Amino acid sequence: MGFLMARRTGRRPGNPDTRESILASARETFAEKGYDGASIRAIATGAGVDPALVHHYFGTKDKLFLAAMRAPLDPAELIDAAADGDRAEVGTRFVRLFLRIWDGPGGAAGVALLRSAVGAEWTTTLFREFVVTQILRRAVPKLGLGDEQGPLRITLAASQMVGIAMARYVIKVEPLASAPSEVIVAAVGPSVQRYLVGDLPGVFDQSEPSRVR
Amino acid sequence: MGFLMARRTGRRPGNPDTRESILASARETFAEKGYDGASIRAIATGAGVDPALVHHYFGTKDKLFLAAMRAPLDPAELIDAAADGDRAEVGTRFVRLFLRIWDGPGGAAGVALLRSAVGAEWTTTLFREFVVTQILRRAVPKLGLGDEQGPLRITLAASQMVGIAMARYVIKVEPLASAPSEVIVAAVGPSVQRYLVGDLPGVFDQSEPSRVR
DNA sequence: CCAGGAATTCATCTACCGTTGAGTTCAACA
DNA sequence: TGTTGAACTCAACGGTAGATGAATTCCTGG
Repeated sequence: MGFLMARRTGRRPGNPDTRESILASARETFAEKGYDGASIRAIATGAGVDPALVHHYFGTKDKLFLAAMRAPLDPAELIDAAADGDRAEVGTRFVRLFLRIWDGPGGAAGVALLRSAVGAEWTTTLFREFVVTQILRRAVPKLGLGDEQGPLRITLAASQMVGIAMARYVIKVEPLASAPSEVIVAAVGPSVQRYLVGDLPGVFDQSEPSRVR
Repeated sequence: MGFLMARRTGRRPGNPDTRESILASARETFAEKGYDGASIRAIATGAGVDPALVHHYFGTKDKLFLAAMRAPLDPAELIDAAADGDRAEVGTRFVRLFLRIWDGPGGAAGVALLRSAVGAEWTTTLFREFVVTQILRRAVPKLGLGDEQGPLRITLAASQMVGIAMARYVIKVEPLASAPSEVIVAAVGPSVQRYLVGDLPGVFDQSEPSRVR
């Protein structure tokens, strides 16, 4: 029991890729099968390792799911990128960036999160917390919206994006699933624009912060 | 072996409510836990019967799920009711009827379907078929849309409604979850209106069927 | 060279799942 | 009243899930 406890001995991790390949297999399998349908055994097989190794690295299936969802879901840059620039095109810009991410390799993680978020109850509350803390609290001040109108505006826009994600990437209903992304940008952009900074007559009595149109 | 085979003998069903209480418990449990998370044992307990009785009535879990989803999901009347009337307000009218159904007791079945639709794969394809056959093929002629624009317009509107259902009834994110329905109608109605019969510049080069605006 | 500890695997435990089939109760007919 | 057949229960089977802990390999620091 040397008291130089700060120094660790023993084998340094020879294959740090193994942990990452487990995470990759987990993301893929969660996206395909959902949380319940994705078994640890299948994830381990997909990564070419023993199921017990998954537990060795991540403990429980819940923690594995959280670890798999952590990295690829940082909407901060998306919000920042969409918020910077002309306020009159923030909706279109946001939809374009959103589709670029989901059409890319990161989309699998999004599908996994969406699939699993509605499966069990604890993942649903997790997803709700994620939306509130990571999106609402970040986007409201970033877009200069008041605390009165802001949350409803953001959630309205978010509901439209969730709907697009569901229809295009999860349910895969045609012609939405294989439409060019710019078609969707042109169609949905104005709606998001109106939700975020446009007039919502009948929702708010005309107040100050938006005479964009 | 009398050849008057049309006549049945024996005990007439004494408790036809049992079957319905199983269906009710199934809808509730499916809505809470999703398809995988809802066990037949839990459904039976919720209905106060033996698990084997569920199989006696419905055969397999799949058939029970289909039976539980069948009745409350007939969008025909919703589509008909929304399509009849002034074309300039079809979007608002549709959103209003949609929310009326989901805010009512039938909403639990909708949540169950949505939760389960993304869980397993066969339920996803089932949901896709449901959307295509029950909504697309019905709504496109009913709204007088062409085969070129119609499907995309309908799926765009459907994506917005799915997003609202997810945000308001599944994820339950505030302030959308507890907002008065008329607020959502006022906010979302114009978007659906534009998707269905409005101009979509950049999506279709202006053709004939919509100078509603 | 040697000892320690991380990386990895094997066999196994416990629990719950959907499903089955035999058995029991009991109202309605002949 | 005796028979029928539906409503309903009990006990169990086979399968698979997540999780555990001991055993094995093998790099690495001393």
